[in-house]
Amino acid sequence: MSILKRKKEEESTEQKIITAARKLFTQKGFDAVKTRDIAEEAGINLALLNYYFRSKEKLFEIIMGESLETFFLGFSNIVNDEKTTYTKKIEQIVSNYIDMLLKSPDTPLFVMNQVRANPKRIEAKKIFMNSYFMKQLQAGIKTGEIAPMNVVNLMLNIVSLSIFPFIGRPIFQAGEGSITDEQFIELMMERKKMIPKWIEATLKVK
Amino acid sequence: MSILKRKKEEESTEQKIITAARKLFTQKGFDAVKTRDIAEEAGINLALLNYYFRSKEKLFEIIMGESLETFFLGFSNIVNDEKTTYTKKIEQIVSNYIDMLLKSPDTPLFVMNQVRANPKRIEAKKIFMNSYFMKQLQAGIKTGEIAPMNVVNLMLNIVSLSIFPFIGRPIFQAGEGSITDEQFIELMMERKKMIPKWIEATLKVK
DNA sequence: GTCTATATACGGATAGAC
DNA sequence: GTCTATCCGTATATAGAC
Repeated sequence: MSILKRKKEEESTEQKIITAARKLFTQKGFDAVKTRDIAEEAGINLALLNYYFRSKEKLFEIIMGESLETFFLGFSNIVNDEKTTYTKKIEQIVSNYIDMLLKSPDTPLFVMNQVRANPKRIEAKKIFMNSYFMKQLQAGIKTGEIAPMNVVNLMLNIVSLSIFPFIGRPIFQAGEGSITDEQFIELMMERKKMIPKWIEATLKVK
Repeated sequence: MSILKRKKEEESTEQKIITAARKLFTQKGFDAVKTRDIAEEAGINLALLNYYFRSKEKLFEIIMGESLETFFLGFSNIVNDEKTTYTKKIEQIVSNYIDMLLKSPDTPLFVMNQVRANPKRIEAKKIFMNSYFMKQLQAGIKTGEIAPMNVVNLMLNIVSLSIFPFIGRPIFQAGEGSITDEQFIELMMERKKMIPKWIEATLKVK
């Protein structure tokens, strides 16, 4: 049996624990998850969890770090690219978030909860306010191409339209006669196309 | 001393516990809150909590019920009023949510977490799909006054723009050079005026 | 109704055999 | 590296005095 084959079939114990922890922590948050649950989900023994990662907290920090990265890294790269127009950047931000969230739908609620519980240095606003994107928008307002508006509100609009549906998803999908997972994905694909157009329209509103 | 005066000065013990529980549960969620914290916050003894509300869970259910009501009740009333135009309804939904959230900013995150952890019969989608508002929108699409679009996406846009800023607030306000509470409120007041206009603009997008 | 003291269970972490 | 058994602090809940 080749080494590659083994790697695919037999995830390392360490990796199995990480995978289980990611699933449970992002779904339920730190306090609601028991280390015993993680061990069971990973198919290993509780003692092994402490053998690999000294404590529940250490393990949590690893998962949190991953999530913050997925949540902010792509954004930061897009928004500082000096070669793209602001219109293109809007498309990229929306597309980036929707693609990411279709893969990791629990990330935003997880991150929001954690940031509120433990307000660390996130500096999302700083990243945005100092970005090249920001300069392009202000230039657009100066030339009159964009109606005068608070750029923070513009940014809020872009992320709200992209992210909120994933946060509210449990509500739309609760109860009978709700949309299926396939319908939800379809809806999000339509949003990926439409949000940039909707945002464009708001740029003309006085 | 009049009865009214007494009521104002001396909140009943039961009420003190509810108030403390509301504050802590909405801020941190069920698992992160200890009954001892609630007792301390309420300025009473731990045993009293169990004397009035048999258990932590019973107490939580009361708070959760309150929150669900504030979150959905106003919405349901607005959306089924047969005397207002759809334009007016959009204004009212936005205004209603922003006013409510300025008073209870922790509600959405609390409700979203809870619904995901324990998907009960919320039927938000049903309320919307069967509403008079819905009929008005479809009529508008038929006459061409509104560009053809998925009405679920329209609804998502209205609530996303109104609610998300409150969910993401910890992120914008984390770190240095962030906006103050006053600036945040000002921003939301501007959104209250502008969101209906922005939504109007999206209704013309093909 | 309100308190102090306590029963009981649970969850995180470790000891020690294999 | 992986397991079983167990320790120990903490959290919910109750008993019983006042």
